Amino acid sequence: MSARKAKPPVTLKAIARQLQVSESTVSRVLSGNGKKYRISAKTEKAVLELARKWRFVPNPLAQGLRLNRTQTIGLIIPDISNPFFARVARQIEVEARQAGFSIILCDSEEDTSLEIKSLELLEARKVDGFLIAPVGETTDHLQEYARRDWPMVIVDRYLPEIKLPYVSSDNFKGTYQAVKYLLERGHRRIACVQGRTASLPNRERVRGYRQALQEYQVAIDESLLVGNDFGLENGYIKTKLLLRQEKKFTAIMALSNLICLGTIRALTEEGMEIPRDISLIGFDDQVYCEYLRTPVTTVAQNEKEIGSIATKLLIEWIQSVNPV
Amino acid sequence: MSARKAKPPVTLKAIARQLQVSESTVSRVLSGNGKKYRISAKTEKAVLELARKWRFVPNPLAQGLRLNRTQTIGLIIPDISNPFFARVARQIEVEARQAGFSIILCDSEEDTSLEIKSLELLEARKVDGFLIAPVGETTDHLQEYARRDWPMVIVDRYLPEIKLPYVSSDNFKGTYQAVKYLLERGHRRIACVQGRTASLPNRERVRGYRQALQEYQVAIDESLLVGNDFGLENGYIKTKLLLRQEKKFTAIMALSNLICLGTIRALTEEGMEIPRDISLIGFDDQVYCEYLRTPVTTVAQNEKEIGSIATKLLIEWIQSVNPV
DNA sequence: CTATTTTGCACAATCCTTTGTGCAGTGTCA
DNA sequence: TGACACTGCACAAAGGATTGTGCAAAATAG
Repeated sequence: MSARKAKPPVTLKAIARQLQVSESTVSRVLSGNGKKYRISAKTEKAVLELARKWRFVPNPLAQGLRLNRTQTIGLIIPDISNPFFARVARQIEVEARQAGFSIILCDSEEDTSLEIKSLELLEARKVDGFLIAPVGETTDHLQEYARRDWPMVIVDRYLPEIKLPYVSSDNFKGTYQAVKYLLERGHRRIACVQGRTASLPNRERVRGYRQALQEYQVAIDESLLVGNDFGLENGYIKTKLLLRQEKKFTAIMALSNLICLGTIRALTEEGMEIPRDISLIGFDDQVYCEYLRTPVTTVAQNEKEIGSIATKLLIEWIQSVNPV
Repeated sequence: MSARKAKPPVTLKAIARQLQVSESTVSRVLSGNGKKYRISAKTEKAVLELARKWRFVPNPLAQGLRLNRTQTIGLIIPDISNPFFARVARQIEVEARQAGFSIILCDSEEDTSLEIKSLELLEARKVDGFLIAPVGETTDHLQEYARRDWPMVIVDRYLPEIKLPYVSSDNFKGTYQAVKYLLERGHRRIACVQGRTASLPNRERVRGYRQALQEYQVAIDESLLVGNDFGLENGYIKTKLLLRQEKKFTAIMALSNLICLGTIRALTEEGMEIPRDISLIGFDDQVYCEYLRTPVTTVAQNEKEIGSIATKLLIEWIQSVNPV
């Protein structure tokens, strides 16, 4: 069938046989331990040359089996088609590749049970560690892996009860500055549509919102702080409800990119124009913002940096546990 | 260090020892070949129960080594942060997972040399097959893999000289209908900013453009057919140049989502409003379109379907080469 | 010229699973 | 009772790389 079966694979054994030496010798030379094991310069040269000529690449399955290390990272993302996560994922892939690691991608589809299955799958596949942006409904499964000392770094969303390294942008500062910007422009009644209330990023963003208002001596009207999900639906529905209540407001702070889109949709449907009738600030940097009907202001998150830092942290951890 | 090292792993051997049977017996039972090898019901039951109790999961490294099959697919994408590819990738992951395959993700960064490196890396990692959206500059490396009978399915971009299965939306029909739509609304001078001219999707899209114009007896002005890249830059620059030349036009057909964004930027900078001053139709479905300052019409590509079909094709191929 | 050290490498076990072969023990039939 | 079949499983090799140990031969010392 496949031509791959036809010609015998280039293995240590093949090289050893050809050169009339043992596999161990070949292995030691190729892993750079030639001198350490007193392989003669002549043998070393021969091995190196033949390996090059035959384009020898060690079989990672065999290596993994033997070394209990696969140079593989499991990446679990709630939705890779979310531009924010896609950009984070890209940087993770680039960074990991440069360090000699590959990425196995799992999309948890914003579903905790799939997140758990992904963890199990990746564990079974012997990944060296996890990068995960948790769905965030429950955390028992993450705690469990943390307890078992798996190298794992949390990205973006976080739940404070877990003791794991965590990388995201400065959520507090983001909303803090955004709301301050609105206040400076005279807004005093600023609504806020938030994401999953239990998540740390959301909590931090809300904290920034409160802090800014406080500094401007604006009493916080809890009826203007609504929402409980990072999705578009939440932004849409909560904005509709906000508009239907008696309390008035002149600006909206949307705590995610999707919420922001939902809010825009709702405002548009209600015939309100941004920023003529109302001001809107979103969260998460996106290419598209500048092309929006209204140039919506957005709090930038640096996905590249998030991805890069998270990956470096994880790889350092992996390598400290199981040195090369 | 790691707690994982502490407790011994659950292996066939461990189960065999506990039950005082041989590893082969355990293996046969667990792979469902109990009867075939005349394992007694009693033994079978005992094995099954202990495996369940101990949550035995076979080591995929050992399996891969033995079976020469890893249940892994290599996915190579020019830019995972491009929403179109991100959505395709998501569906691929979902579909592959359901068939028991995992995805190793490689981002070629729109760079052919990285694409080649990714192929080599994935081959070394013993993936069972490739899903690739090629950069498309050169194709020798792809030809090479095709020649070696690697299961490989091309997604989105394609170069006709390679004989490989190819999945994308109906590019011809997409622009054909879009341009017809413009013609029906009275446009006669329709510019077109195309993507990489060598790629099949682009050729098909251009063919649709020409066909529609022909059917309306509109002579094709080649100076209105510009561009050579799918990126934003190309859309931006070529639109600027179009606006600076003497030939006038009333509509632009942008042959990718990024080109479309670049075009919008250029038009905006030149103070032109869509659709007051000019009409614009883009390519690729995106959530954001409806939120754009101008509701730009877009030719939809069904990423879910593309991802799904490509994955199914590949897995069928893999399984026909190396049946389970 | 013998005793000791050093050189240069081979052997074999190990990681874990799969699978072809083979061998005791029990049962069947003539 | 002896030939034969069948039952139920064990043994061992294979797949590829790594690594501790050990053993000859060569080099050096005395």
